Amino acid sequence: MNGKDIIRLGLKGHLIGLALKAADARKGLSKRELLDELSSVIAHPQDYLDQPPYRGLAEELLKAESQQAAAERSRLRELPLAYDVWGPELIEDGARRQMNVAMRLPVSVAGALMPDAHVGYGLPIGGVLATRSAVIPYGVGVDIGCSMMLSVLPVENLERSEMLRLLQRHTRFGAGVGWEGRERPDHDVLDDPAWRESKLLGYLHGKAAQQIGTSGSGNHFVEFGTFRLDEPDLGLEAGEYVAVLSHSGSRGTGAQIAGHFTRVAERLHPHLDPEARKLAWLDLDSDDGQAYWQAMTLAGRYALANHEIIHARIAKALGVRALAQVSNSHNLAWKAELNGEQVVVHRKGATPAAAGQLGIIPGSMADPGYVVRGLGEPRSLESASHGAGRAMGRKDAERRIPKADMRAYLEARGVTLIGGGIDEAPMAYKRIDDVIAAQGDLVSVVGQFKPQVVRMDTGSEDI
DNA sequence: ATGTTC
Repeated sequence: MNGKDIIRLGLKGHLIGLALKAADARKGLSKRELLDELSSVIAHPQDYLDQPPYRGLAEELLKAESQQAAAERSRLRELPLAYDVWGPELIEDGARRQMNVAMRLPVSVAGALMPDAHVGYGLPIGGVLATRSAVIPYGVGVDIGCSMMLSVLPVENLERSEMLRLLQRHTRFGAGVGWEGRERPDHDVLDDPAWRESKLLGYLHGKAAQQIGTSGSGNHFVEFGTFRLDEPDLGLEAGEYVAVLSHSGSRGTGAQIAGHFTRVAERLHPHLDPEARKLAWLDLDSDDGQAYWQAMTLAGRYALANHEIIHARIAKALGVRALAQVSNSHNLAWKAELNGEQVVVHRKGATPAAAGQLGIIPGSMADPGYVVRGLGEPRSLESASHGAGRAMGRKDAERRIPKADMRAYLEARGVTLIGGGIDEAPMAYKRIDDVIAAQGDLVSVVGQFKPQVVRMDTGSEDI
């Protein structure tokens, strides 16, 4: 009995040494008997776990088997599943490549790419992905529940200086920022029992309470502008109205949930192709999958509560109630039925657009945004773009866009800006009208919002 | 998008 005999049995690596050691302990047997016994151990290792000479080998064989099975479950398809792309001429190759990787995941069943698509972590921004009994934390993104809200207000001739004052007084921007002391608002979402149902959420409740009603940073904004309805809709007559539009998310709370569960998912898929590492998923039926789903849906409600507080503060300061309100989440996963099967639809920077469903697609700080109604297109998994989409990265924008050009762009459109930075310059975004035109089969336009006074976080480069 | 990681 030697190493070659063992290798002929199909064993590799450290298993060879373990088999030789076991064979040594059974040296009373003939070579034939020994080979038969080893073959039996290899075929049925679970039967040898309590037989001392073979125990170590049997354990290692079982471990190798389960690792191989795990690798098999993580193996990417050779080719991506087919998916539709809206406005392909508007989409950079990197976003296509990311979507192709997503469509090779063994859990993927369908997908689509929206015309505002650009590169993100894991799934591209503007990516829609349906999976079977799995949820991908980075298929939702860092800012879980990131969303839009529009309030149409019964006010006329609101002075620009008053808009400016209201935004200064009733919104808060910046990383880590919260309302202080007696200014801190309250909201039912903070009493949601889900906060007590996991250690992570219990820990995050304090941060959520501290930051509620704030706007954060990046592309988030609160703005006053005019909302134009060409036809009666939303319970309103056709006409031009004063409106408030906000883009906000789940702040630090959602970011920490996303970070935590992405790490859990990555640990659970050590064999996943490095290309798809950021697309690691959680089985929906597992404890981790259930915990993520619960935390994600809570973060979604929390994000909408942030908008509600922002809009309520402004309406209260004006002494009015909104005439109409529209809102939608564009970073979230939903359970849905696809071809008679239960699936999870991830929208990472995509507006839900079921037939008749209202949504908001903003342009940029100085370009119009649109209230839209979904057309229920199945090929887009009932989705549309979530905005114009970035045409250049933040660093690129800082290098390439002269401040004077941005100031001129704002001035030409009559937009007053509080905060903001070159990285959020309108020229760093795709043309919203091209993006809207590219999805005429996904949504119909209900009304147009034109920004007048915009507040954002201070960018890395002041303008 | 968040803010130095329960």
